[in-house]
Amino acid sequence: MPRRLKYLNALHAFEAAARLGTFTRVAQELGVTPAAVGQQVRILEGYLGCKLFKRTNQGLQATANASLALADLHSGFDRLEAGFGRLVGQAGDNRLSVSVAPALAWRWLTPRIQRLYQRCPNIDLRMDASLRLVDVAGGEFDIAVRYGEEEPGGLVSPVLFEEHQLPVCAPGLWQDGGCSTREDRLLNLPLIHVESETSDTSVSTWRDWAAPRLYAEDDRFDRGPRYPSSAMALQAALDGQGVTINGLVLVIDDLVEGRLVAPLGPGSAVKQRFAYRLVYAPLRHPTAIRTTFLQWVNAEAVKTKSLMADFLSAG
Amino acid sequence: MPRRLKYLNALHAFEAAARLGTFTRVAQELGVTPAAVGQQVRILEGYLGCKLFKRTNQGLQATANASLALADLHSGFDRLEAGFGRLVGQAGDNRLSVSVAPALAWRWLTPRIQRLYQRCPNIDLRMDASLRLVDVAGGEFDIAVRYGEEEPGGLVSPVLFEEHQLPVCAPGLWQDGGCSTREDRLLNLPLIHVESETSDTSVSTWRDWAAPRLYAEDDRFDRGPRYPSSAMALQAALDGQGVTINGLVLVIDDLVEGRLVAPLGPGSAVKQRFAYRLVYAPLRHPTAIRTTFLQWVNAEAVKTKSLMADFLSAG
DNA sequence: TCCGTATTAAAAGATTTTCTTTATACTGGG
DNA sequence: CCCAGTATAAAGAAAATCTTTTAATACGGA
Repeated sequence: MPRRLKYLNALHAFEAAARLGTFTRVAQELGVTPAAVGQQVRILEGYLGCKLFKRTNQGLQATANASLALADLHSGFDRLEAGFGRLVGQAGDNRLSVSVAPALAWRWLTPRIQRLYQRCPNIDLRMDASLRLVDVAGGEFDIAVRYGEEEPGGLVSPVLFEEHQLPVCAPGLWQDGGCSTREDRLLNLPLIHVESETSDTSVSTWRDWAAPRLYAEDDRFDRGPRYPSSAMALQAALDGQGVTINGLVLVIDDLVEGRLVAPLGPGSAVKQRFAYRLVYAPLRHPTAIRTTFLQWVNAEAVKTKSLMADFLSAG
Repeated sequence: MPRRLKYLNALHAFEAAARLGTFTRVAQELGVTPAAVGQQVRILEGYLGCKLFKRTNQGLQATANASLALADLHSGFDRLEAGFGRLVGQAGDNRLSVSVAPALAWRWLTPRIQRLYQRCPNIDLRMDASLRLVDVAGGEFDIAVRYGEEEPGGLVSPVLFEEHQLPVCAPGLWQDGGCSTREDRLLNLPLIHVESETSDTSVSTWRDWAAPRLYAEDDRFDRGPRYPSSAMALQAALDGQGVTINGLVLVIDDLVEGRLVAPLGPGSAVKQRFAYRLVYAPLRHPTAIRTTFLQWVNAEAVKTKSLMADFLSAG
């Protein structure tokens, strides 16, 4: 019995639309525009000669006829996904080289990487966490996560996170200081500075942070310990040695879980011109492992962005 | 859990290739060229980074990795086919108008139409079995089955059957006639003639048939009953009234099942310039019911063509 | 009530994918 | 040994798909 299955993509769009309720959500899931989804569904409707959805401006309602087919379609695509996953999971070449800014690797990627291994157990990840600017365009690395501006030269570099810098310290350090202002109390704590040997303009100094503020000229900004990297400064802050200016991405988990506090609140976060970007070459035929990694890292980023947005808006 | 399923068509090609064993057979099933199938599979292999088949020049053997995914893929596509069939089966507008040459409708289509209804129970088939040349291009009918030449004017008209004309009669009429030649015995039987009022050049006369033969001038070719259509002539032959020249398509089932015999054997079949053709407009977006009908009629034709080829080659 | 936001619809054009065409190479069987 | 059947490759052609833009409609809140 020959099988002749046309309109596979239209069928997929239809199935997703029935599941998600609006073309817009389907479009997000499929990574296309809502118009494209609508077209696919309408093609299918034209082929069948009948409507599949009752359209409201609030969403979609599958017609009775359509509903009868949905169970099969749902489970069919589920099976397909399982089979596809199995195929991907046992693929031969699962090597992927990724270069990540050290601080992000340590504070953000490492705590999450386990979920990637769960999702893709046989991934052969070659991670490089150094400041070295690896050559992605030349193929030295498949993917880089860099803190900077848009990448030139045939690479794409979508923003993974916007970054904000703000003062943070261990909760034990920030006791109720009576009637003095919060700014004054801050300046009386040890301020942890980052002084990298290479003049790294992407790291904020205390004075950078204070520049737009009235008390920027206070001498006390120069006091406190020096560390050669923001990662070490952050570790020092976690150990209660003082207050550090650090990236919100790097500290958001600590803030949420109470290992750090932001003495001056969310209002003290200064949005940076630079951002964390994924950098990679746009291939016509990306490999499965690359796609899996990019999807995973984006999915994780969505969660973190949500946490950061909550922090910035509420406190 | 968002589902993101790419390469659906490549996956389908892979599944079919594992099922059928060669790209060539997949290509037949999918209605494309073998090269296209190979490309799809290679795209998938490139994405996964590993081979899916061990290629031999005798066919394909799925690799161990690939085999693990096949069960899910098979059942997944089966489900999809079921769901799709359910969708088609309950589609709203299942009207299809088909115009068929009367003789073919009576002798070939009618005995088979039941299988179409089994396959597509709610088809709303409007069949017209008349000699009238309906207007397919203008949309009066969706599909026509005509005996003739290629259709001009924006329509496609693929050949459904080549046609051969040959003398046939009831088996009881053709007794062993001793030592006289078969041609002589034939001419001593009643010859059934077709004389349509409209001068229909597509119907062979006895003299047309005999033209390339030595005995074409025999006076006995004019003897025998006259009928206004080949369908009636055929009915008369079935009733044992005499020998008729008729189309092989129209009598092949009777020959196979012994209701008719071909006195002069398969060598007496004369290939006709005209052929039975499906005539329809090539639409970008054909409807499900139209596609179903065309697939069904082609599938039935394949069987009949096989019978006719057997008859013509062997006897 | 009116406006802002969410939805679907439709058409045109661009892009990307897919398919065909054509030619080549390999392998087993007659 | 050659033939029939298979896969491969690269190019261009064809077709499907997606985006963009514009419009229309309905809902909820101010």
